[in-house]
Amino acid sequence: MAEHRYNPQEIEARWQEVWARERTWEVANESAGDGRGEAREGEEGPPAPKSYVLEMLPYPSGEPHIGHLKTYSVGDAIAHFHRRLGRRVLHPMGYDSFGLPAENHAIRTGVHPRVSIAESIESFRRQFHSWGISIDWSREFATSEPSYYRWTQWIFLELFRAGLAYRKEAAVKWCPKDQTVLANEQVDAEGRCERCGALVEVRQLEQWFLRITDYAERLLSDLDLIEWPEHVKTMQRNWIGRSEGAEVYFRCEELGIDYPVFTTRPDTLFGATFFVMAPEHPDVLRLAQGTEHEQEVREYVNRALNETNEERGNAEKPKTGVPLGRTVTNPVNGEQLPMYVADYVLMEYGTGAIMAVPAHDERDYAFARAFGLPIRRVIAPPDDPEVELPYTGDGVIVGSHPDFDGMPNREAIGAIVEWLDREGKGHASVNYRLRDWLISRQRYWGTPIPILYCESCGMVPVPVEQLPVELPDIDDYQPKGRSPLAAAEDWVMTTCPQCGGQARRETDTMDTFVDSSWYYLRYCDARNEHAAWDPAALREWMPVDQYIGGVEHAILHLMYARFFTKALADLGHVSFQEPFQALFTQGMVTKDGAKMSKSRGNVISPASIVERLGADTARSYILFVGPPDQDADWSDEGVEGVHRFLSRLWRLAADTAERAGSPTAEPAAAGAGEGADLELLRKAHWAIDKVSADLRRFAFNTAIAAVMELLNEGSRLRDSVDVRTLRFALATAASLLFPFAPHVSADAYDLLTGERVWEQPWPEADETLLERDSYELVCQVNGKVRDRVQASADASPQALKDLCRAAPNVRAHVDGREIVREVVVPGKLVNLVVR
RNA sequence: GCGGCGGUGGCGGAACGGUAGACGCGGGGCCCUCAAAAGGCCUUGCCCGAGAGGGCGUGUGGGUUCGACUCCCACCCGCCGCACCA
Repeated sequence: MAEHRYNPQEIEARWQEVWARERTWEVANESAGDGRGEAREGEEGPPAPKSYVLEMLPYPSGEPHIGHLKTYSVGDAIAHFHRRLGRRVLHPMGYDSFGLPAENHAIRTGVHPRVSIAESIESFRRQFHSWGISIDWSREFATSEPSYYRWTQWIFLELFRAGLAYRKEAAVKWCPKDQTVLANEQVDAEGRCERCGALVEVRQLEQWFLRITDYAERLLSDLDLIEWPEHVKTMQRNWIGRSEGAEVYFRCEELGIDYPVFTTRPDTLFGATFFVMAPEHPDVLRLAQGTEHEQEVREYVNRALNETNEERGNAEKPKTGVPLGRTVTNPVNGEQLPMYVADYVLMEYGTGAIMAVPAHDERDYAFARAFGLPIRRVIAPPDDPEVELPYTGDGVIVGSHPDFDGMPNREAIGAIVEWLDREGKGHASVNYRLRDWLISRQRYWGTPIPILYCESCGMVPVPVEQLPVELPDIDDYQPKGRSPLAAAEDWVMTTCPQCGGQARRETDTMDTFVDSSWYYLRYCDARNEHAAWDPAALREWMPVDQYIGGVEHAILHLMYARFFTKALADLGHVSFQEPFQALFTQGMVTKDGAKMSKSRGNVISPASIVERLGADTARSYILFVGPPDQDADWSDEGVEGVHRFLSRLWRLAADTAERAGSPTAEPAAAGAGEGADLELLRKAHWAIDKVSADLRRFAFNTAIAAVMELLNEGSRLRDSVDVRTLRFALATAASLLFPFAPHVSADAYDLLTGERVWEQPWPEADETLLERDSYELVCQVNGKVRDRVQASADASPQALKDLCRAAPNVRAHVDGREIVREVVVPGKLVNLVVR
């Protein structure tokens, strides 16, 4: 027998060439009329169902890392599985190519981002090919191409027209290092820039926002419609931060102004003893004006505004504040409450002003103690009226008003809100933590915002027929606190489409999250030059059936994309409410328990693994190492183990093909009805059943383990079975392994059967072979396993009891004692309960 | 503090309420070889025992059950998200 050696490099190059030449993974739109439905069985039946399998698009920076390998290994396994289940699968690829990293790289090296991005994209593309990922390359695009961002701009204008994109001055998060404004979501818990780690400052600037808050309620409630991991839904719910309560008006009589506050505890209104405003509140200085506290307030506000979020956000820090020298009226009892400014009140939540109830709020309590303010108990548990303050739990209303005293506080909330409403002093209200999305960036490498400022007409949207507003080439990307585009005078100066007069272009660009909020729509109709998409193409493919990506996008990208979809649905451009029907979030790949990073020197490059052991090994290992939704630690020994497995599979397949003579897809040897042949046949059908079930639940690790078991069994029985049975078992193993290790599987399958495995339907397990006619019956005494005996599958419960009682080691343990109960689980065990 | 997810051999991890530890790594022994690499075979939770077998074992303590890694209650530890959110 010839010496067969597994040569992944040769095998992988050969099959990749076939797939590229034949454009195997391309799917045409049915709306385009080419009708490559590829419905397999039953030509007259309904067309094959579609499946849109999508991995989050990569940011092309340098080379793909091991996390990319994991994402696309998962996605490709699903795509292949769906195809072989007979679905038409859309599995595209693109690049999220605008953004800060490319621009910062340009600043460092002087290489234009367009050039460095093109290099990175080429590297990504080459590696994705070398991994053998089944991509429809005909739909590829990069978000920095004018043919793409033209439509990003179009969507912006649609949002602008609908009032969902607007400009306002706001206290915004400013990164002093990157010299740009950031979205709230891009500032981490310590108040640092997500990208560069610099401490973020607050500045008052005119900025562009998208009105995502209009969608807070729908973004929250529609989470119930989608099959996403619970923890991702939870994160989104937390981020939206819905709370129910009331808005209540506190009037400052001296100035004649009503100040609304939001409270979740209207039941504690009678316990309010002071009133606090955020330092950013626009009225703070005005209120203090002319009072003895004016100077002190001014200083306090300045200090507070210059504090970092890190310093200010610390709940442990002692409460500080300054009196404003004014009072407001408590609407429920007419009391005058002293006003304060204090930094524990946040402008961005609620109304920027609060009623303070020190008896029942920990922060208000701390403030009241620090400033010697009265503390009035208005809620008490019935059994413990002297409960220690602050008390934030439930109880009954006390010392408030005869109408409410004695009422359980939960009930009182409704009654008090009703009363406020009647009196015109407040109303029920829902508040969200979610803020509008700040999308303007004072940077070069992004989608230009298609807006003009005309001296006479004011703010004017660029007419759609003039899109794209192309990003001009410039030499100096250095941020200077304004967009580098502002220096490109030729570009900035233009004419107003309304009056023909002079106009200046908006020089800010869009956050890259805007680009990635709709790319999944563009894939459906990627070459359309007349529209962002043909609605028929979206009807054909959307929503994405399976979305795959890192959990780090649980809030930002996934929330923005959902918002875009809903806004576009309201504008009549799409006909669905949610873009991603099912979501899978894969875990991180670590090395020695730590995140891979250049500084740690523990980076495993996918390219080096692919070069040394092959793409099939790299892909299979990353899926075999553990459940894909959990973090996995890379092990050099582990990857060798998977390589050994693929190698053994291929070698045995090659030997067997040679031994069996002409390749054929004939199911199995005619004489496979008994003995070792039957055993191996059964194992093959067991594996079909197991891998199919495991693929449906993303349990790739156990699916691969099942194929290993099948190979082990084939290997063990290789000389005891008919070669045709062995051929069938190995072809089955290759077929089942194809979604994970496509090249070696295609090759082995071809050697054994002469057929193309990807053109074969997914195998179906023969139910009759999943059942055995005899099995090992577990015999327990008092729940402990004492013996095992062979039992026939059709044995009656009584027969099983008899078998168990007769088992030698069972008899030793029963030993004359009384059997009080016999539990029979047919197919599994018998448990004798003895006394 | 609130919410989510976890805790199983030396390691990664398997286990519809029914044989705990599949599969792989690592370890030990052997075969092939002049030797090595590669490959193959056997073995491998811990303790007692020559063996048959027995005892103990899924973070801790209780509970439900003929039977619990799995379900319930209380707690401990770890990771992730949010957090002065009114």
